[in-house]
Amino acid sequence: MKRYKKLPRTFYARDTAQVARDLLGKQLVHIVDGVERRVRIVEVEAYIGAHDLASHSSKGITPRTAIMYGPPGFAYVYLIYGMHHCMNVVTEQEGHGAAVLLRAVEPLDHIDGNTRGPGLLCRAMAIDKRMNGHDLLSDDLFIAEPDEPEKFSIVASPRIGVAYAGEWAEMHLRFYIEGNSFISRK
DNA sequence: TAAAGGATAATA
DNA sequence: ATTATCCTTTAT
Repeated sequence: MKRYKKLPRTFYARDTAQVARDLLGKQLVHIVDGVERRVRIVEVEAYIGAHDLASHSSKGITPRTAIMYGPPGFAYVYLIYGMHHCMNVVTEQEGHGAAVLLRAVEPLDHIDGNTRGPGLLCRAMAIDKRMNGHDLLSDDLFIAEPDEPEKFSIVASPRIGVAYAGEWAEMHLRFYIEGNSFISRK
């Protein structure tokens, strides 16, 4: 198996928007049955915390959102619209209720199908709600530094699918790699 | 552009 | 127990 430079817990325990930006270009790895699925993160969204109306955590702590209120560096996976999974990464200190949603990735290894969209990337990565609460410092699902540092520009825009969130829908908390052809929308 | 689909959380 | 809602995708 390849040697990875996993991101430390301290990486996630920072300002959510900052973590979101820093996640771009990183590699998400999911190893299942010896198959090493690997992708490059190209598009993310930040969900700042309980005061962010677009975030699930704005409803307070529920059985579902409890993961978001837990310690950073864990996966928050949920089912949306009854048929698709979305994966988030918990950020900030325990109790804050913030996370970064992975919206699109670029296939690197052992990936079939489309990865441009939260539901599609989870399908391609074989991630479902059984991965909810999974530690991203584990050996089968984690995020690592790329082999070589890359240079790219980051674009910020409003988040997708959160029109119900009032003024929070307008905030530029979606980030993606400029010019990358694997982002979910323009 | 609208339907699908299932879990979740609020209401009762 | 019932209902409204949802960080989307796919097919018409």
